[in-house]
Amino acid sequence: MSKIPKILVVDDDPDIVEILRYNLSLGGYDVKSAFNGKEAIKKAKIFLPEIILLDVMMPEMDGIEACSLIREIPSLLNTRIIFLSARSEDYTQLSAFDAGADDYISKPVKPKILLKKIESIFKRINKKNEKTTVIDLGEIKIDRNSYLVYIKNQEIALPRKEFELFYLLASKPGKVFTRDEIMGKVWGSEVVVGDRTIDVHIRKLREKIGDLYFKTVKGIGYKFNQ
Amino acid sequence: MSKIPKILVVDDDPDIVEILRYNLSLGGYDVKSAFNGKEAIKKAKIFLPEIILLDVMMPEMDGIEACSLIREIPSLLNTRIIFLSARSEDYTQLSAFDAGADDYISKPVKPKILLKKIESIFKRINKKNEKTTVIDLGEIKIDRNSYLVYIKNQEIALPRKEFELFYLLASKPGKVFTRDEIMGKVWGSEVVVGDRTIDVHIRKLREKIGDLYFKTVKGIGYKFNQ
DNA sequence: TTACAATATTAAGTAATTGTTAAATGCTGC
DNA sequence: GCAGCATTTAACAATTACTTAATATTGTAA
Repeated sequence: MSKIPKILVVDDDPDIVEILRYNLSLGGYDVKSAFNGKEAIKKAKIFLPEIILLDVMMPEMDGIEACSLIREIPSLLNTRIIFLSARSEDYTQLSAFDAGADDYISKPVKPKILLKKIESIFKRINKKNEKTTVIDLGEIKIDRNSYLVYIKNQEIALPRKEFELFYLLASKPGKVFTRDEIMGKVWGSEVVVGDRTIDVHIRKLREKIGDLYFKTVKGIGYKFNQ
Repeated sequence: MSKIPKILVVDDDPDIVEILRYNLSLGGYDVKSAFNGKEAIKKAKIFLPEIILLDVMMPEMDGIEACSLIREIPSLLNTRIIFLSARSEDYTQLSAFDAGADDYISKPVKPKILLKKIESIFKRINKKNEKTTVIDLGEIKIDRNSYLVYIKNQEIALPRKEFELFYLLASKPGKVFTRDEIMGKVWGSEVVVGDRTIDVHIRKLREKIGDLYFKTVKGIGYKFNQ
């Protein structure tokens, strides 16, 4: 869920590839590159990137054609394709969208704008997995919209980590969440924090929400009980 | 709500601009004109027209691109864009709608048809807008038409960005808007500004509107509370 | 029951985010 | 081109969140 996002950069101009690769790497992405449409398709199948940056004008197989072909590959169904074009004034855009492009950036590409666009696309991708914004357990309500928790109609504001932890546990009352699960879902797999961190957050929740709601299952993890 | 409806006409051909201007003026509209995309954007920002008639084929910046850029401008969120094209048979329509066009008229434009179309669009606008242009929260009213805010019947004028930010937050009281959301909706996805910009605007709002209305949710964003 | 590993509890340290200014920059209308 | 306002930046302060470390306590298997 929170592995390093992968991006495939495709352009016949090595300089542009290098610039893009450099900036995206700085942004923390896993970047690979290709120099023409054919190579792009080959690499994309193996690399399975979340995003492909595709130059429109390329020798041999141009971006439009490559895009159409990529769109046919089932394993790349969720891959977003962003076109790069030197000329924003031409009509490439229309055939680009016809071919299945998701977005469009005109050259020269400004690093900041590029990173912002990429970032917002990843946010959109990740957001799709979250749909429930309110957990309603009668006496207790947890509202992601307002980041507020209500206990017997009393409003309580929680800091981020506490909120996420509470939200996770309360999403399945009675289920025991292992420490690993909690770590992965609340902190993410890249973050490394000490063992006692979870305990401390549980303690805060017990303080603020109520002691008896949170049950320790020694050797395993924690669960939330109504 | 019964001011004179404003229309911006954009075409590189002065004759066409003149014909359109003449007919629309007869129809009782407040008409201004521009001769290319850049000029159009500049004038649109100031004039704040309800409708923009935009030629697809223009030198320098074409209609499609201009349309995309206009769509990023928050103050023109409710502006309808109608494309004019000499060739109804080509694929321009597709990219036009992708770029955010609302309607499409093919040249040569017949005055009667044009006026009818415009009229029907204004009817649609008036139905929708009467609800969305003014946020009324009792003590606080926010009027997008005049860019004015009323706090306990006291009138306060806000600069654009502050207004847009306030309008956004107040559109859903209690909802936390993330910094990203705010960035995207108030500044647009192509603009890159520093981290502290939002804070500074929030500060101004707290100063002018009242401290307690704006709540920080650390690590997430801001929300407006009545 | 005891031993010991897992968890609880603090307080204090560290990191991250936001607040506040003032100054710089950008824009617009004259 | 300049005056005046709007917007952004930058530097630093303040605040809050988060983590750790040290120590105490608890549950459980032998």
